Amino acid sequence: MSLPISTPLPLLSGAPHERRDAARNREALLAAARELVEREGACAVTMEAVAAQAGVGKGTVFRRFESRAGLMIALLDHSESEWQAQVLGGPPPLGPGAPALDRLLAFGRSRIEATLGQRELIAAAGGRVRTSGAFGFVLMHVRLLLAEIGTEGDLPLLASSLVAPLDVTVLEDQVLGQGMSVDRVYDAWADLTRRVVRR
Amino acid sequence: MSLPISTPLPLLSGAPHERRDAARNREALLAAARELVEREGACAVTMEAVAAQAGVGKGTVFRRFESRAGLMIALLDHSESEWQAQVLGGPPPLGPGAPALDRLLAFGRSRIEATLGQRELIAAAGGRVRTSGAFGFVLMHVRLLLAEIGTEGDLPLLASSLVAPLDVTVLEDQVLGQGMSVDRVYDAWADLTRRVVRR
DNA sequence: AGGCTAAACGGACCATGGTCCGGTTCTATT
DNA sequence: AATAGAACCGGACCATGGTCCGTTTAGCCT
Repeated sequence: MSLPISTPLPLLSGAPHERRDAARNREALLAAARELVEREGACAVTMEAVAAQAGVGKGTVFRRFESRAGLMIALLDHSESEWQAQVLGGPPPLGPGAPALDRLLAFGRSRIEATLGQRELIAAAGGRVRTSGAFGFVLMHVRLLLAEIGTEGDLPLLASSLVAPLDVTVLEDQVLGQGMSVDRVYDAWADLTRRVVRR
Repeated sequence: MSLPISTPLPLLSGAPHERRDAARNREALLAAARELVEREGACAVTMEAVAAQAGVGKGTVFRRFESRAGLMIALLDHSESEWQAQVLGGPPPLGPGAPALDRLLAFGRSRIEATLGQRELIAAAGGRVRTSGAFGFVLMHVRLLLAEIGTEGDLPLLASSLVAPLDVTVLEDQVLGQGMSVDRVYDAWADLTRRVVRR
């Protein structure tokens, strides 16, 4: 029952010990998927195609990413991290340093654009986005900004209500389906937000 | 170029001439699906199972309902119509006769409950609900109420923003996932709504 | 009634997400 | 270096949504 002192603590490393070949395959698969997505669009990203392109078996894809939705989320991870970095440490008004309301409005604009920009992947990820860390971050961010503004009420749910209209399905319907302009959608969201935070 | 005077106008009959066997099969399929859904839950409603239960070929199910989502929407049609009737002609405050704000709040409560009550079917219908007539009705109703209240702004989008947080995926996550009570979710929505309409 | 045509039918067939398990390979331990 | 066993791999296999097309049938017209 002795603790081997040489074992490095997991610290914050995401994967709690992934074998080297496994890690290599993960990278190969991500690269393959990225290539497929840019060459033929997200809907061409079939699990078998990714496996073939990466030169591994289909089972491996599933072991690494659990499901198609999981793979999509992994693909989104990069851009999502970048976006989070902008929010957390980028220039105002999206990043810190601006008044909270300005940050909130900038957040909305940025989210609309980011979501529409990646709509294929996000849609392909389906409902699973909700359980992804990225989504939690968004919710938390809005909630904190609302608190900073001094908004009263059930902040978690209020935040959720502000985020809900930014869902891919909603935006796709409005912009692609109904032909509304992004500006108009954003203006309406900003209006909504101002009404919500107005004291 | 003579108009045959004996041809009855289509009037408002939904199906523009469905053959009798086709109509019979549609009913049989709906009945089969309903039985399956109540006996084993919505996820047991597989297209082949429905076909078998109704005693027809699989192709028929697809010809009648286009897709699994279409079948689900057809299954929802009944309860949806009933709900619309309540809104259009039922007792206040959900139905006409109450102040518009009261009607709006009653709408929210009712929608939350209806949605959660049918969550399995709605979820199984997927994004297709958005294009169903029922969804359009909801949007229109909220929009009209907002107008009646005298709310200013981009009413179509404001309505959409109020409806978005009532989406199945959102409600499921909050109530089932996070364990929030329906009352709490409703209170937050009512709060949101009051802020939006507040002049 | 008989015949003609558009519509409906059925079920084989395909594509794809997801599961499983026997065999292989990495890595820690001695 | 040898060893043990956990982790990983591949690809056959399954389930199910969706398509297709040769065959059947309802409904109309003469």
